[in-house]
Amino acid sequence: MSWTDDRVETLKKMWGEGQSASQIAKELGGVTRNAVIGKVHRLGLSNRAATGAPAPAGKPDAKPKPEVAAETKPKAAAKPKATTPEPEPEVEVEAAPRPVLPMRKQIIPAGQPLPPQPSANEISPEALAKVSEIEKKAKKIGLMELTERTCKWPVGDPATDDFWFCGLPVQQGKPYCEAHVGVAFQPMSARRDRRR
DNA sequence: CCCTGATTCGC
DNA sequence: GCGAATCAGG
Repeated sequence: MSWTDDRVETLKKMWGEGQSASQIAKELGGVTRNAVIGKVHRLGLSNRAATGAPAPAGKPDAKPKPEVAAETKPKAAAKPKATTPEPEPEVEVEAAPRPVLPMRKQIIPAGQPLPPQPSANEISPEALAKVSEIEKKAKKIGLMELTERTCKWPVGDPATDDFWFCGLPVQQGKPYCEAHVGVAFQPMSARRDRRR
């Protein structure tokens, strides 16, 4: 596959919409996310919400090429300092490059108008709602189907045959899917007035 | 372990 | 220019 004009167009569009490289790659087909990322860089439209590697950490090998970060200097300010020919030190204070909207994933499934908001304590109603919702689409797997990466959240009464495990993809590391992690790991505090 | 993007470098 | 391999972070 080659980067035809309209493929590049799709790439630009999706990248602009905040789609991840892998999503774009899947959409385009015939390319990997690496290819997409590589292309994105070559096209110059890289920075977005940099995740993971904002700082070029020292690689175990590679020439320390003096990278010139010719960034746009939005012009700090006109210093009234006139009688001081002092060489101004490098002003590398981040120049907040966020003139654009933080839009990220504009395509919302249309169900939850707002993202869950970490309220004070309690088992956030949002979390519970989320759970009851995902339980609908839970895979309802049996004990035998549990693996290291299936949500092990039990549902129902083990004494009845109406018992199953969520089975959805776990949240990295945890034993539960995202929704269940939400109710499983409480911020603690709900009722800490033990002294009463 | 899953994901993300960033970078390098042989092709 | 391309993108796999690798790196680095969540």
